Amino acid sequence: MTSVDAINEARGLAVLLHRAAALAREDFARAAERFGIAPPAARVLLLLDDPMPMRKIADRLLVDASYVTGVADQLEEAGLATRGVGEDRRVKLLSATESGADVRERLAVAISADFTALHALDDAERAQLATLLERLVESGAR
Amino acid sequence: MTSVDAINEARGLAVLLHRAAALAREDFARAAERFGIAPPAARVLLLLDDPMPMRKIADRLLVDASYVTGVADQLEEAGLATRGVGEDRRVKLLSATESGADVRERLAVAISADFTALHALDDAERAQLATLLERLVESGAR
DNA sequence: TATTGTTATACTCTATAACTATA
DNA sequence: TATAGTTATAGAGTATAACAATA
Repeated sequence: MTSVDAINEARGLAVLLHRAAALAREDFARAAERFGIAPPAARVLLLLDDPMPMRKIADRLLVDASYVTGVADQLEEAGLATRGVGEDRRVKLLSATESGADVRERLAVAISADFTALHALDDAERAQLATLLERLVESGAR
Repeated sequence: MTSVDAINEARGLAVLLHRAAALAREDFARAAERFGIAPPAARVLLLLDDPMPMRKIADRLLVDASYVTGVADQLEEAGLATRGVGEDRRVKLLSATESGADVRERLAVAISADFTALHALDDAERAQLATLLERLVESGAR
């Protein structure tokens, strides 16, 4: 492979990765919109199988803690989550309300139904894709 | 596969896709920064092997035309590109300057050198990944 | 009338810095 | 002193709407 080929392959893979991720984002946003919530709020809500400290939410989503504050506000305003206090009184636990838990479950179903990758590839291919992406992500995290 | 499994697989693939794309974006941004240009400007510059109408740039990058105006301004201010007029006098052709062409080539090399995916996977795996992503993207574009 | 490009504006996502309360 | 969360603010990336020039 000449260096020009390597450059073109890198460019091609980067573009494909970007497009595939954009499609997944669009699928996600469309599903979230059907429940009247913004994508970031949907991402947080999907984490709330159990009450979770704000700090942990930030770590899980790889975002800054200050950002989670605003998203949690939205979820509270929408009546989908509430903040409680932990034994360590600095910690706030965000939990899904009854209605939030309901939306969370229906949202999860809607997303997997809409998710293009699940329809375009068969079982073996999806597994292969997952394996390759894992390698990429792990190597990127060093 | 139960529906719960399907949901979890979709979630897992979406997360992986997002993480892999984020890594590629970071690689790209880091390389662009070394040349003192913002990622969107770098994306446009990489297109300018030949003079290209603003309209076509927008179509290629899947962004709005109004957005390209601002990016082209940045490239002009940096002395990396210039606007010319086509035979159709509505059309403006953006072309790389001499210095722009130089940066474009070195940027392409830097990106492929930095691109994590090229190091984490071997030839066959990269080809496989490209194939799978193409299927995804095509099916998403309907 | 349709198309190219531009301007002004606004929105979404996200981070940084400074701060409060608690440990 | 260190950690959890919040506030205020700012910046990047991108779109929408209205518009001028040209076709």
